[in-house]
Amino acid sequence: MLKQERQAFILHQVNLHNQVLSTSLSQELEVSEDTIRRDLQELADNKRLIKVHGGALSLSFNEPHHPTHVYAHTQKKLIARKAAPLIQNDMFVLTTGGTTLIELARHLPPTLKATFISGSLPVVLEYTQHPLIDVILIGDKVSKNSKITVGGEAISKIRQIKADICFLGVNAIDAELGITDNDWEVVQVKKAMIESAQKVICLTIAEKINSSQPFHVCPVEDIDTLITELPPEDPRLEPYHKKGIHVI
Amino acid sequence: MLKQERQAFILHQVNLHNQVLSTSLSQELEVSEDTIRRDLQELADNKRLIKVHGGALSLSFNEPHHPTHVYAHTQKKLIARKAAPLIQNDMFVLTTGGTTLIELARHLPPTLKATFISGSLPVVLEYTQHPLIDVILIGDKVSKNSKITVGGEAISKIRQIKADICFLGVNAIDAELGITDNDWEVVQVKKAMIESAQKVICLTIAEKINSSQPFHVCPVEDIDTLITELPPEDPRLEPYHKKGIHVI
DNA sequence: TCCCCATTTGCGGTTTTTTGCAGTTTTTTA
DNA sequence: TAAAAAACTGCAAAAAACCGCAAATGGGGA
Repeated sequence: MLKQERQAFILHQVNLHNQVLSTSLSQELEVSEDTIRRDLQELADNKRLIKVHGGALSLSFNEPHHPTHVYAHTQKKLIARKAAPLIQNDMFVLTTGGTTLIELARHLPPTLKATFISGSLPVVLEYTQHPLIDVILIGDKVSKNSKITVGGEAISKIRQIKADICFLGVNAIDAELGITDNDWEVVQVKKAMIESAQKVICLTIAEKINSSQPFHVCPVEDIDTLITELPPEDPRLEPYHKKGIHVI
Repeated sequence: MLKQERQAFILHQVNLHNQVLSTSLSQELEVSEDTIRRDLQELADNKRLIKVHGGALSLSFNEPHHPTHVYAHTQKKLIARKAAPLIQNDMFVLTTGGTTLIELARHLPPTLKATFISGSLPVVLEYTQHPLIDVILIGDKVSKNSKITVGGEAISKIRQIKADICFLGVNAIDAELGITDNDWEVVQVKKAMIESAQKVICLTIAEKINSSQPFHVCPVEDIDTLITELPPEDPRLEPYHKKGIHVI
């Protein structure tokens, strides 16, 4: 791994989380803490971050508006942290759009080498920051509010793919009604993705559990794993355990 | 294997992944690391990539805040203002990537109703802000350097289109050598776009006039209109007038 | 086809950079 | 105030870069 690549990752992390720990960076990047310290020193010399005991802070650390924004996204960060280890080297991964999926892109270890396929512009843009990941963009008409490609072309392209895993960001899930959505065209794309993947991982914040939307995507039995910010033993997740879904 | 071929491959890799390692290039291309180093040195001398210890980085590796960027902005706004009136209602418009094309998206009247087709993520994202414009995204592998889709899939999709007009952002133009570019894959996409459009409009800042890059896109005769920030009577534009190109 | 010559490439030896480790010092925290 | 964690220092091994030179390659021209 190149030194610049490592430092770019550190900078990305510190700008994203407002702070980083030397210890965790050392583990994620698979280098010694000494190397991390030297990187932080160098970045601090170039005024890209502020080095402190135990790690570093972003330059905008003292600005008031950031921390609250970070707090609002902690749920999605938690989900991303749980989801990241499911992806292994050389996998082909399908992903839908949504802020949770963007968060997942940010939480992947920089050493991961895989191919990601998506129709979501913000998600794909995030993956272009990652050094080792190949990105395939599904083309078609762009849905303006979700910034995702939809339509027959997109669906037929997805059908041609045989992916190892599919990460599904959902708007509503209910143990009986299944996964539902409010955009008919997006639903068609999600259906195709589910069929093209060997395993389906569903990502959602707890707020959306036991809610429903007009258009049906799939029954909950079609998903293999459900990831939320809740601990797996939370009573709200009980129905999904019962259905044999792997809840983490 | 020829040196140019090898360097083209290296350039392709660095544009696609934002970085390359000397060791892996040496293995992939089956030449010594010394040869790779010499190639990288040569490419770095020609400002095609940034050479670092252990490999090389793409030019856009750390380019979020560029100093000359602000100045170029006003020129690009001027170009966008000239280009916008060429688009009429219900047209099908092909566009390449680049900051000039993003600027064009921002300068379109909100009452314009048209269909835009592009493989550039930033450009497409900009068009999603527009209320009446339909956007078609060309899918394929994403080049990390330019954030544009490249490859056979993208080209064959473009060939299926018959557009009214094509806006071509160019890196280098010369009255004799024609339009040239530094990314082989991007060149293939641009060629396809030119062939699929009835009219070709070339957008470029004056700085790029009478410069050239290694890969040939098309002769200047293939373009219908040339738009720069200069007044049409500027002497630098004289050769293009002579060739019968509409210069504005 | 063969030969010549400029260019390109690989290799051995040396220098530089990077990185991890051991020992020591400093900072934090309970 | 003492134990623990982190930082600093110097050093040595490994990796990469550099340098010079000889071999190989390849593209005209006879």
